[in-house]
Amino acid sequence: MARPRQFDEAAVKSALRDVFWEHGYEGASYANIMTATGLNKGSLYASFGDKRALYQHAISDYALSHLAPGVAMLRDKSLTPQDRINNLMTTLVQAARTQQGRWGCLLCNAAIDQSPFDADVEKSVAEALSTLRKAIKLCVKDTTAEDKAELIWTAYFGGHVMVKAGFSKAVMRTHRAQVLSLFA
Amino acid sequence: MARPRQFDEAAVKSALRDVFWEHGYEGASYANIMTATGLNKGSLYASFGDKRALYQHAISDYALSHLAPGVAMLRDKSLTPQDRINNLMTTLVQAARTQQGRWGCLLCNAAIDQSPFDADVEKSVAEALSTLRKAIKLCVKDTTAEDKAELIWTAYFGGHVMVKAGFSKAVMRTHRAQVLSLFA
DNA sequence: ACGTTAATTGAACGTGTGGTCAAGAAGTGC
DNA sequence: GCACTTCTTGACCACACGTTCAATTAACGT
Repeated sequence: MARPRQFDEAAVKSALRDVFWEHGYEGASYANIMTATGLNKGSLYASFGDKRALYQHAISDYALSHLAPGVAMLRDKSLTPQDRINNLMTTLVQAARTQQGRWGCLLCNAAIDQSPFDADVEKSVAEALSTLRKAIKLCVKDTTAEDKAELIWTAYFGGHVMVKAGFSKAVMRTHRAQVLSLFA
Repeated sequence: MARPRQFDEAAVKSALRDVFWEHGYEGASYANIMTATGLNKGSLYASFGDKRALYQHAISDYALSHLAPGVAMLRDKSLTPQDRINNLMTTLVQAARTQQGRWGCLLCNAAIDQSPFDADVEKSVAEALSTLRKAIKLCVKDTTAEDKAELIWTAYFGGHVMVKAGFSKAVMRTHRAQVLSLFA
């Protein structure tokens, strides 16, 4: 070992995640990426690989930093299933019409602008989406919404589309209420 | 009036719609656009304006060619409300794992990759999405799903996300069944 | 038939893109 | 202190991008 890295790998990865999250794959230029990470191209290539590889890192980081906590919450037995789904849908209400909220969900964004064109992205995204699907399924098990897991699943991501489209918190509140009414 | 246009405007617009639908705004290059329309840059600029204008034309054409028929179907009183929603969700089943199906829904794609960056796109997309929302609302009026219009709305677009992500027809059939179970 | 007017062409432009590389900087181990 | 190894820097590359425009082509009105 000789000269050690001068950057915090975790910090760089989360910066990568944020740039791609905000701008999308094609929308994020190396100018953006360099500013966000504080590294220049050479270091990025040496440490992580090409742009597609950076994007993959962004997706994995998102899975750890944002998806995993959500999944854990959905499995939190100290909350009722209804409360857990309420929490999930509340994130949409909170996201509506806010700056970062309109970044949407990186998985959803990646599914739409890269899944059909990049097999690796397609695989990572499909796995992550499946993880959430299973978590919801487990959450609603033995409730009145037991047979509506996939519906809640798509409603959540459809909600993200609406947030991106710019719909209001009021709309997302209505949406949340309707999802929760499945437990009635 | 002197030399008339040598192309069919409607055909060019639907070609435009298809290119952007398949590749997204940034993913569609002028090379793609020229091949698809059969026109070269000069004519495109003279007839329609810059790339953003082309994209707007694509969105309007989609609204006419794809959204409007869907909305009409949702208002078709010769079908039961349940059958109409069934038709809507069946389009997702049919789209799954097919080439064009994975283009997804242009409105959904536009919402995700352009709405936050282009106010004109944001407006057109939001209007189109609102139109579908209203159509669904009207459709389910006086049924047991009366208070679940927004849920069906987001479930539909969330379904498109899943189709883009590459999920199977079987998954989309399950999803459809769950949506239809709202009428039980 | 001819002049006018508009549509079409394709080459050219500047810019920004993702990607590369040789030189320099900065630690490590002896 | 010195040699070695790794990381970092920033200039550089070829190319593709969206856009423009002068020249050419072709239909219309008279």
